[in-house]
Amino acid sequence: MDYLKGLNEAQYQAVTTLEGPLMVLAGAGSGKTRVLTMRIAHLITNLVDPFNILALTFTNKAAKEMKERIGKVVGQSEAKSLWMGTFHSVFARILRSEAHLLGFPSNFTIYDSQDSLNVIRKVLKDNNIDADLYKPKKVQSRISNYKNNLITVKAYFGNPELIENDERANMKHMGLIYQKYVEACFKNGAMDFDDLLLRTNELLTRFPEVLAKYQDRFRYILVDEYQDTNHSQYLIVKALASKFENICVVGDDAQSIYSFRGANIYNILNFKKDYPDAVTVSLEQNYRSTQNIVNAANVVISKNVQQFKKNVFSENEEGDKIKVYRALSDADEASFVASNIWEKHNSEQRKFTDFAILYRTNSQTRAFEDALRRKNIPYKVYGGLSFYQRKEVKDLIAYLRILINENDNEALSRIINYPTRGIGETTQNKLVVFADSQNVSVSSVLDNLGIYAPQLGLNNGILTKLSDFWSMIKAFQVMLKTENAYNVAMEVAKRSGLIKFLKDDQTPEGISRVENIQELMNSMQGFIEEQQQIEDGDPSLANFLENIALSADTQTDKDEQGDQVSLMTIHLSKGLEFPVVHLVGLEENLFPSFMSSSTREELEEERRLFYVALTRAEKQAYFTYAVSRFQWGKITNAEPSRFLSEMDAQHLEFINPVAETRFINRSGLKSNIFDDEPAEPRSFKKKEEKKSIQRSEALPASQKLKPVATARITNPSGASSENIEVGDQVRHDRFGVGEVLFLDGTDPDNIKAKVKFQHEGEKNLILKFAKLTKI
DNA sequence: CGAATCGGTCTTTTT
DNA sequence: GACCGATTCG
Repeated sequence: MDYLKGLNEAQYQAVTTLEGPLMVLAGAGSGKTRVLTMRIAHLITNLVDPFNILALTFTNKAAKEMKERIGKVVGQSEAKSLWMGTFHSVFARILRSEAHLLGFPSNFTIYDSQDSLNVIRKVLKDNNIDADLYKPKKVQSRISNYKNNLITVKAYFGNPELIENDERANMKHMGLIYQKYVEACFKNGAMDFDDLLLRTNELLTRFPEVLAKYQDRFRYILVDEYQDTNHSQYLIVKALASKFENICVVGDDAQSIYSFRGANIYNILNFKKDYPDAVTVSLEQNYRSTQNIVNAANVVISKNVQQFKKNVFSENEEGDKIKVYRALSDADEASFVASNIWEKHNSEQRKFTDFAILYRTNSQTRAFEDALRRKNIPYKVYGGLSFYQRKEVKDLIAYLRILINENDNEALSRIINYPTRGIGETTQNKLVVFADSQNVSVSSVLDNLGIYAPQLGLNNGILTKLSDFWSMIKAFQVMLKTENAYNVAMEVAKRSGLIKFLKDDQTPEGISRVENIQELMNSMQGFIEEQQQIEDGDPSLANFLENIALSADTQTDKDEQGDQVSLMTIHLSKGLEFPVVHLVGLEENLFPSFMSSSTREELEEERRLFYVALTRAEKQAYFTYAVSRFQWGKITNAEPSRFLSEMDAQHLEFINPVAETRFINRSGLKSNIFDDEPAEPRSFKKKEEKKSIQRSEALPASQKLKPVATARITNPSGASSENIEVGDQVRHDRFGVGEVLFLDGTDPDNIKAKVKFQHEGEKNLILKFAKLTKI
């Protein structure tokens, strides 16, 4: 049992406590992955059949890596029958084999957020609901909220409180939209991301024999990143583990950063309540970072109210101070970072892979790409608009999806007239309306075009076009029976006219679109080869589609061999480590995000995000911020992030002196930034509220308490802040002088002002961005 | 029916 | 500045 050597006491306990509920609180850099892999290896060495182990991870990549490491200890063949993956991919697999019970086809399509957004838009249109009042994105997030809290359509209509709540939010049609959306997905034979969890819950609740089957199968359950599980995931784990209670959860409440998609930090905070006999192990020694980095991070995270007491410490060298650079603009910031990397690459012989640039939003990438390219520094951008979400790629995929699931109307409407083949909107509408009136699917109308033709009211020319199109699809389907996925996709790309259509466009964008199609073909080829190499591999088209739907990171591990600087959002960086980290864009309204500064909860999450970012660094960390930034097509001023002023000066070193004066001024000025909030008494109440809510019902976004704000604005120049009131004379950069007619809204980030300008007439402005000056 | 153009809106993070 | 939708013209 060599693998047990070199574990510290806490790690040893976590690895060897095999039976019963166990919670491992793993501070940043405390060897969490090592503990998880060794624990699983230890289970197998102790003769637990790998077949009986279920390990749920946060990304598919993490699962893959861990599986490999376990294989090295217990042998690859043993590791193979382990079930390891994300909640979504593991339960998608289970749902496929049990789909018939729920009335779904086993080849159901998985909708990504773009697909589901399209379905929502269609629902709004079909029901004549104004998309301006019901922003599709907002509708989507509300529906997601329902689903993650197990509020089905039926449950929704049975709960007056929810209905009332939506009415208060001026969204009284939410129930109808929700219902229609669910119906549409069902008709299309499709599940969205949330469905994968919701339907699993449905499966386990409605069919006790199914639950029993999987309870017996998964005798040992491990959940990584437990702090980021949502209510739906929580219930699945609870149900599966309830028979044997061999449940081990690993996580760090200080690193919970996914509440925007329903993650409920109380899952981990209340673990002891769910399992009173649970053993708790705390891993507190950080092996990753220098003392200076660990201590600096501790100072910031200690500002959060909600957390377990922990004492994360490092016995590594003390290390350098964190260097702070104040840039004049986003371009200046990027060029500083690029120069710094270049210099360290030369003077300290560091590889480019040693460096990471971490940012809050994807839109910040561009400036860094430019700067790095100018210096010929190789880099790789992770995440962002995933490759598979590009339009041309999605179009080809839509063709492939239709081959697997003909009822996928979302895919059908994407390609029925793309490339254009004379089947316009009018025709498509007639098809859909007719299919609905006959209570059959669009695909079956197309299947029986001959029979339905007289009733469709379409002329012969159109009918021929339709039947040509559909026989092409049918031919692809036939081909799929004998040929492999790659050959079929190639044929689809050619015969559909897609390639030719794209090749006609010789602009740089057009050429890159063709390249993207080629890249998709390559990745498909790679996938098939990979699947053929592993035993029980599944190189089918259906499996390929499932894989790309559930793993945004498929292309990330591809060219990992290269020596490249890594660029990614902080969210994506969780679980990774780099010798040198540049944390950039440390500005108010960017980080913390302007979307997340209105409640204490939101701010605490941003602070955890900051904590995650800093603790990625092993040796050195750089903070940068810019005083002005090109954003939304214009230049905006910015002030340093409050997180900078929350740090302890002893951990910092200011590179350019101006930064120091600015910083000190500001921290003196703004140390009371929290005192502005109508703070603490309410936080206590809130905690109580949340506890009682989480077990039973949802916490729809609108129900969150908003601070009772006065119409206070912060002038982005940082010079002054002032109150603007109705009746004030104000000046606007572009519109000139005007009078404030009225103010609307309580959320300080979202106060709208109606202003009557002398020359430009009445305008509705968001106070925060309008930069009005009182005169 | 389809291409082109204009205008308005929105941009936090992701399985 | 990117993307969607509506509108207009051929």
